[in-house]
Amino acid sequence: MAADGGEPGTVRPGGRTARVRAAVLRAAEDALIEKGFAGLDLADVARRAEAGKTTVYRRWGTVAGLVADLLQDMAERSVPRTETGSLRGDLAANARLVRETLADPRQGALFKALIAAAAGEERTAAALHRFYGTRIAEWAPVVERAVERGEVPAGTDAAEVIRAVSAPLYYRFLVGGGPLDEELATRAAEAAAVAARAGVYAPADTP
Amino acid sequence: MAADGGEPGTVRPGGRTARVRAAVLRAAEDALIEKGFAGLDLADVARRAEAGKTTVYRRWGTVAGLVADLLQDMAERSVPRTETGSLRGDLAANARLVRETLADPRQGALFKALIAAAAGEERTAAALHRFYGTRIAEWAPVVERAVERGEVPAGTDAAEVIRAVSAPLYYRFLVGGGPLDEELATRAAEAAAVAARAGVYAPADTP
DNA sequence: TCTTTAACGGGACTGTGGTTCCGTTAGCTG
DNA sequence: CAGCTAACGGAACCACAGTCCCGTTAAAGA
Repeated sequence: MAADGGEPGTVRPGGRTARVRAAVLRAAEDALIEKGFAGLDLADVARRAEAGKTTVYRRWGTVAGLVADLLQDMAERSVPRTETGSLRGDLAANARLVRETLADPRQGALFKALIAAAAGEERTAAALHRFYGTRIAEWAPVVERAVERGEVPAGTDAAEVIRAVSAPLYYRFLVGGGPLDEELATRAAEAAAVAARAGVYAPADTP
Repeated sequence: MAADGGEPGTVRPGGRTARVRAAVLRAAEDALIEKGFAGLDLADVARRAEAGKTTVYRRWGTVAGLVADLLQDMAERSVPRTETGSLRGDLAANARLVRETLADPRQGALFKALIAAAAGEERTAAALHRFYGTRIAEWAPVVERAVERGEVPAGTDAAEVIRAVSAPLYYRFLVGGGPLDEELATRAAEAAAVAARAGVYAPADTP
């Protein structure tokens, strides 16, 4: 009788509940990849996950809720980061990683669907921002190292430099169109490195 | 009996047909702004446009088709471009324009919806790419002038420089989250200018 | 101005995504 | 390991987006 406080799945999160959650998130991923965000219906997700339609609606309610949960799950899976000796090399490695992710048919389709979902729902957008926050934070240290080495000015906004590498790739991916080729990736890394060295991402730029 | 070849609206495009098209596109814009791409239904658009539901379904068929038509219509409305004396100034002006567009509640919501729509439909994506192709082409001359003035190396990819200005703004708008403030805009313009001057957007970079 | 027929639009119809009801299964606690 | 009940899941139900039918309106061309 004590108020359990909230959502289903919070009181008995183990065993079956966890299994169903994993199956549904996996199914949602597949469905998003195949049909895209617009073509997603929760009944189809339930079928793929071999779960009851009711269960999916009760636990996640809407497509937005399901996608938000999927994003949180994805954020927890960390991707290893390489480290070369120079800022340029590190940024190039990051650009290559991002390019490969977006160019991959499955991953690319998934990210497109996730971003489309976030464009329409504030809650999903927040989850997406958190996801990218963690991803960016994982790479920020390469810029901080560069600051320590004296390659770029002190006070440089590390996260912003990493974002500057991704930006042209996402721009072409979502907005401009055209192939996500390696040239674009190396160019993005170089542009970010050059700008960072010039102090564009440091606060007081005036000499 | 002669085969008219195609879509409704092509044989008698004047008068009523044109009026209905304009009203429907306007209504679609409003609906996209208010409800977003996911929440769009053609019956609602028809109601807003005071047109028959049948008409909308017959002429545009799907949400994707309607959005594609809207994008073509938008591409035809040209936006004036200012011109300062320096590349940095011109890019800053462009960045300011893009920032204001995306930060504006109505325009921003519209673009978000359009991009979300394009993420899920190849045909809509093609229309979106055409739209941005014209927008970018309108600004490319400022880079070409800079080449003539010797500010940036010959062979610099003008369109790519313009895209480099927009990229960080769109990245934050769609992916990363956070305020679309003026600092971001000026930073984007400066980074692009610095990189362009360094020859990042010119083919053979080796000295 | 008159004729032809393209295009519009009201209203009935249908398929399916989403909701509700209620019986069944299996986590958690003692 | 037994009882309590959270959480699952099948099936009937419902609302509404999208389709179809057919009469009405008004472009285009003579």
